Amino acid sequence: MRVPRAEREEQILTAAEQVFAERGFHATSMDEVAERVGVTKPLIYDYFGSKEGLLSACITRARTQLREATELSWASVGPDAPLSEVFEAGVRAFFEFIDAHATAFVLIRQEGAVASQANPLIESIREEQSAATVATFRAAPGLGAVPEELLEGCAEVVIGACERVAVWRAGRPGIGVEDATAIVVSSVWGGLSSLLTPR
Amino acid sequence: MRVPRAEREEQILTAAEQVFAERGFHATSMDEVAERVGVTKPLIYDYFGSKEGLLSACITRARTQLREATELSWASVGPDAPLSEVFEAGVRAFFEFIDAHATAFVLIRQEGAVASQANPLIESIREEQSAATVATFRAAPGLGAVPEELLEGCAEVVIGACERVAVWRAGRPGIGVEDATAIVVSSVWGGLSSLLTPR
DNA sequence: TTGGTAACTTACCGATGGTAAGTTCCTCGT
DNA sequence: ACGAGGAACTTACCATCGGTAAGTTACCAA
Repeated sequence: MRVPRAEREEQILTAAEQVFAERGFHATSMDEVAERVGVTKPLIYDYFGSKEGLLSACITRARTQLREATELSWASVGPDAPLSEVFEAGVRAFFEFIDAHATAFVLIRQEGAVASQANPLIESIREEQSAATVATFRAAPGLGAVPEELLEGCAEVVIGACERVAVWRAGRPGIGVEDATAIVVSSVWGGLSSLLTPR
Repeated sequence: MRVPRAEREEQILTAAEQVFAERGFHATSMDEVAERVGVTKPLIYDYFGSKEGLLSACITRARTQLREATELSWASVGPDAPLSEVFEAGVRAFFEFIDAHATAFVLIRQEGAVASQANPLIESIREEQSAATVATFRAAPGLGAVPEELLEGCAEVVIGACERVAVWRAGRPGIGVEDATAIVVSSVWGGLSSLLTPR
């Protein structure tokens, strides 16, 4: 069946996400992805250029979805809520997203394999996420003049903490979303708040 | 020239670390690694089993070196120093190690590519690092009865924060070791200390 | 000397990433 | 209505490279 490009690309990305997540990058064959979609290999190459390009596109989509989920949670908590609440809502949204999109997160963890020498696409999407977090900090009421670099560094700390706790939690079914949220928020919030609102 | 196995393995690991770091896993050919060592491919397969096995071994070595570097710094700060100092020394040692072993860190970031479905070797070495951090927390003077899970979670937060800040810093030459250390310590220490020593 | 084993090579296969050259079908301008 | 053009898609193919089988050479111990 003939299908417009945008739609076909979505189908391919969805299939590739599954195969990459369950087999890993190396063990995934382009023919298998193509077969699942009901298409042949050269079409995928026409649309995504290479195997790494396909993985890049998958990761980009996953990271974008993740960012949108957290931004949505920030919006839902209200524009002038205290920073602590906004912060907690974002962390919780992160873990909820991971629970709901396990394959996407497996993919995100593989980005080291493809971003070896500064893949610009991956790098830019990464920076988008950091920038969104920084913007949230900046929008907080009662925030003094904090240097940009410090703010960026804090955003990286939060994101890094969330990602690593998510990996750790994958092997421990006993740790729920709320537990994970509590661990990140309570370890990071104290230092963060005193940094961001110097008394 | 004929060389005993242990020595050859080290040579191969060193060469592989360089090639993996500069080309990435996919673009690295076993023949190139072999050629750099002055050996042929089947020998590498005899010693490491597969391409992924070789990467696993590289990552294992890199992570072990990293862990040893941080443990050394903990020892050098004295056995009954306050936790804050031990903590800061460990974080600083982490960033110093990354600066001195750039290729090793590029490698560590690629572990997602190979640890897709619970590579036991990688997983165990990861847990060693967490366990070492947990043990350091445990050894702190005046630490109350903190549940094990919380302690583990905190360790993951710290490690995740360090790793991500290291990646972020790679693109920003202006951020020195001390800046990075300050960012991690000040964002995490406040919350951590009040968690670990409930007043 | 010789048996055994550790270190290493030559020669090969098959899978798979990647491509060239089409073919079919829809659309749009005249 | 109809042909040009391009988008969607296929067949058939190549070349590289991960992996292996079967050997060969050097060392060492009895």
